Amino acid sequence: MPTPARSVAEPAADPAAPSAERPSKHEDRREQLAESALVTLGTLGYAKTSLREIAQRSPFSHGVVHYYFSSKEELITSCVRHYKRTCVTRYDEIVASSTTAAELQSRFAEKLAGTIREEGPMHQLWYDLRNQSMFEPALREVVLEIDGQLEQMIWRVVSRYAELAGRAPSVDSSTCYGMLDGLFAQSLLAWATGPDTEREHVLSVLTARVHTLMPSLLG
Amino acid sequence: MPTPARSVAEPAADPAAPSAERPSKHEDRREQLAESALVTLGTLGYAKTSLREIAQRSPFSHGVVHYYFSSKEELITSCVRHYKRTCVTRYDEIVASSTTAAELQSRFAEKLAGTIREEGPMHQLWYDLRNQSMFEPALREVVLEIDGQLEQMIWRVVSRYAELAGRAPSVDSSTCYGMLDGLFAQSLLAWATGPDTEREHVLSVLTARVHTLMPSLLG
DNA sequence: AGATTTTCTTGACAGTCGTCAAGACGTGCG
DNA sequence: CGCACGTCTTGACGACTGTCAAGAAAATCT
Repeated sequence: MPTPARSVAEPAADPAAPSAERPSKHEDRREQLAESALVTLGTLGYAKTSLREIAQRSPFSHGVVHYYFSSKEELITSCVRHYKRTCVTRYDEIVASSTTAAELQSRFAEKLAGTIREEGPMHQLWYDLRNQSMFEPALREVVLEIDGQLEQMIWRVVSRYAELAGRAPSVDSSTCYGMLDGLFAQSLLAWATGPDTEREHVLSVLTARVHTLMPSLLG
Repeated sequence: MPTPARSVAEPAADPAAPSAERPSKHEDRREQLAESALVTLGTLGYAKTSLREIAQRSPFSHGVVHYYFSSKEELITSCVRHYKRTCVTRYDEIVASSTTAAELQSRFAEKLAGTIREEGPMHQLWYDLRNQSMFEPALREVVLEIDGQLEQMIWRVVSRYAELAGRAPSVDSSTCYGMLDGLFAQSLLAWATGPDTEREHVLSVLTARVHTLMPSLLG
């Protein structure tokens, strides 16, 4: 019998590598397809992304998707987890190596803007999926999980910022995340829908706003 | 010749009412369909809403849509403008009739939560469409227009709030909107995806957060 | 009343979607 | 080599989409 798509994603019994050699071919291909899917989703949006489009932007044909994934739903959630792995620690290096509150604030604000510049479509996808989860229960679990991790990521920044400033945060983790995320999403929208000539300006405005907001997060 | 769908929406030359009688039948039906479309869109989301679904939740059959609207795109943008008309002045009565800063703050925070409770799906739709505008240029114009009006609506609240407090706002209009919108969207997400038993709690948390945020908007 | 126009339904079209089955290609084992 | 297995392509299916045309039904006018 052939080896149909696997359900979850653990390196357990892999049909291609009985000797547990390396990142088994299977897992490799899965990630390759997930990568291709991420790019397509980020460009076209969740609503207009078909499996054929995803495959067309990969070295494979449309049928192969169902060889590695049991359904579109599994591919999408696999993608999102793949994306998560690379993104929820984005500011940890800054948190770890900054030595003053001012430095942390500066580098954080700068990186926040930079991540829009360099990974805009990926963030568009994230907000798209987060919204879709309000209509599609299948997405809720993975979305809420990542949302929680993003909140923790922001909280690591803010609490370290407070520590370096010798003060205590004046608002809780969730509120911090809500406000910063609001400003971020607002800038992303302007960045994505505005003219190219305005893009850098939008980012510098975001940086400035983060600079004015952060001090007010301390008690 | 039959009278095919009209393009924009002005009470100009209406084929059904040559004598300019009342909200011409044409306009009535258009609004009726727009209303049905809004409900469907709010329930199913933009991605999964078809013209047949919209018609099925109205007293008409699917073919009638193209009699009143030239395309799906025109129906959608018509809907959104219809929605806008009823929503961008939502807090104006509170702004006009509150006599102290504390009263304005309380009533605003309460209404903010109440509008999720009473029109949750409609807000879900708004965030959905706003996100789609990042992928679909056809939505950008109407989305940016409404977004600007929402910002102004919030600014009317905040600047009146400052005035009543005898102080000046410490942040600009756009930043206010970004932060409050972030908190609002966060609560909406929790409200929409969480269990029914948590809904009221989510709303009271939002109210509390608005109460802590607003004073910090004053200089 | 009949004639005419407006309104609405029905059914079809070309296209796309997720899914799956049948088989071709390639590689490594016995 | 031949055979078996993992991999991938091709082509098809039923369902669904936006769009439109033809005509039935209803309203209006003369």
